[in-house]
Amino acid sequence: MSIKKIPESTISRLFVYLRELSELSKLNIRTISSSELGERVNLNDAQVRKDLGYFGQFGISGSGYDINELKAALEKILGKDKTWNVAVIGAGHLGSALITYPGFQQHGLNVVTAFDADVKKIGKRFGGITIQPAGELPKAVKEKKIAIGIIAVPAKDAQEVANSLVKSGVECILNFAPTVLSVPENVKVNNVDLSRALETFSYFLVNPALSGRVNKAVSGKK
Amino acid sequence: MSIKKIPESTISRLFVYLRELSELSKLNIRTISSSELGERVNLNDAQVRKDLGYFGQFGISGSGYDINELKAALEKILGKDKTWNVAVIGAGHLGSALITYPGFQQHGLNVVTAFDADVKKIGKRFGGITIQPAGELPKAVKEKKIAIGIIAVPAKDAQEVANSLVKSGVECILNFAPTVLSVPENVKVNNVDLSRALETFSYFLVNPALSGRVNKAVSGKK
DNA sequence: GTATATTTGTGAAAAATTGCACAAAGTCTG
DNA sequence: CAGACTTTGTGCAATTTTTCACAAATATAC
Ligand SMILES: NC(=O)c1ccc[n+]([C@@H]2O[C@H](COP(=O)([O-])OP(=O)(O)OC[C@H]3O[C@@H](n4cnc5c(N)ncnc54)[C@H](O)[C@@H]3O)[C@@H](O)[C@H]2O)c1
Ligand SMILES: NC(=O)c1ccc[n+]([C@@H]2O[C@H](COP(=O)([O-])OP(=O)(O)OC[C@H]3O[C@@H](n4cnc5c(N)ncnc54)[C@H](O)[C@@H]3O)[C@@H](O)[C@H]2O)c1
Repeated sequence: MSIKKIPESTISRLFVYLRELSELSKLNIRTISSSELGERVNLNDAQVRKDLGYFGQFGISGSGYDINELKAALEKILGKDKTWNVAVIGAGHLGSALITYPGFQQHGLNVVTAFDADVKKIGKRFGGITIQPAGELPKAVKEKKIAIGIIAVPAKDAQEVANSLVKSGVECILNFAPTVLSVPENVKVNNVDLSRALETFSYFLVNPALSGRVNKAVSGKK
Repeated sequence: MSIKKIPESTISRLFVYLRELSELSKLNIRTISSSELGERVNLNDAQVRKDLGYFGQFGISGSGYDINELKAALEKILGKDKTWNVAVIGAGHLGSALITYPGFQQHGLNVVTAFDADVKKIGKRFGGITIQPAGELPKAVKEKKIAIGIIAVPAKDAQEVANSLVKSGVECILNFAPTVLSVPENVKVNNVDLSRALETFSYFLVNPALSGRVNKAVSGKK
């Protein structure tokens, strides 16, 4: 392992490899080559090897990677041997889906509290989690050792929530609100911009670079 | 406008600029410079100018960009003057949040149908949309001119749903299932990988490159 | 055991993206 | 209206990311 800078996109792909390796492991397959793995996740074989190469040597020339070994190595690298506590702020449509999603727990991410500003929501329960008043956040972050905050409030309230999280000491924020948050540089923000992910299609539909007949725009709007 | 290839990241940023311009327009601000706009969205000023430069010249030396003019130009470029019909497949926790989200409509993306394989879900209504049986999808895509499909089913069922969408002629798929989909190359898939977005934090928490006190891992798991 | 096949790990090349820096264009001040 | 600022648009440089390509290592066939 060197001091070279590791691209964030590499980290992101390691999770994809890991997921694939878990599937393969369940199927009792023992080894896989970088090209087979790459094919399964739509990536170049060299990309797979280079990504792994940032962290060491895991393969065997001529036969590839031992799936269980590589899986274990990636779990270690990615911190899967630890668990982290997560808070959801905003228990609306999206927030409540996130609170009850069992998949996060399987990955060592435990949603342990949720907050809302609306008195009608406070006290409600979603899958074992009771919604608390937003004002309780700073105290809860400390008491429950929250490492990650998920912002699922309307855009206009998102910065305020981010400030509160930062002030309480949370350094990882997953933001679902369609707005750009300002945070100190020690804080890591991941934006999940659903509208943008969907809107992007409208550009591709209007500029059909390649491809054939697509359903046409329904109207000229406005 | 040249024949130069436009980075997909540019398209993505244009939506961010547009969102910011809409806010500014509401505040009755008239003009903005690339550096001010860049600052608001955490980007370099040259980046802003270069992104816009792919599509033409919109600014005035010495004073910047007319907000309403640039907004209108971006809306045109991004296809915001059109509307598109969207189908949601999988009306579970996430799917139902997406079906009822009013923000998509504001961007010209109308969720007009939703499907589920579970008989208990069929016939249920979410904000004006009645859940239909999954088998109806091909017919509905044609009849309702669906241009975009949103996959919100469990990972194991996602490929099958993708196949069905593709076969019915849908060329844009937003995929929420944590799996890599195989589709023909004329089909555009955007993956929203929430688990990955959240899991990424665990790597950063384990490898605190910079920064100070973070809440520690809660346990050593497993 | 030798020859042939695979497949890794990694420099080096290629491609893509971002940032610099500056001429040209436009604004503002007095 | 002259001179001082401001800000755009863009070639070019720097950086980052991806891909190629090949020596070295291991496996397989006979
Ligand atoms: N639901 C979707 O499918 C969807 C899609 C794209 C983007 N989003 C974005 O995700 C965010 C949440 O969406 P949603 O549909 O769940 O909205 P929602 O209106 O259903 O829920 C938002 C919740 O946040 C709470 N809230 C408001 N201010 C708060 C504060 N300061 N502290 C704590 N709680 C507060 C509200 O009381 C409400 O319960 C929004 O920013 C939205 O734009 C949602
Ligand atoms: N809910 C979350 O917060 C969350 C977070 C991360 C990822 N995801 C992913 O998003 C997807 C949906 O999650 P969810 O929580 O809404 O799941 P869910 O179980 O609540 O809903 C899934 C729905 O899909 C339906 N379905 C199954 N097979 C189908 C088919 N072939 N055709 C049509 N419908 C079908 C099921 O009947 C169910 O109603 C999953 O892949 C999940 O891993 C969800």
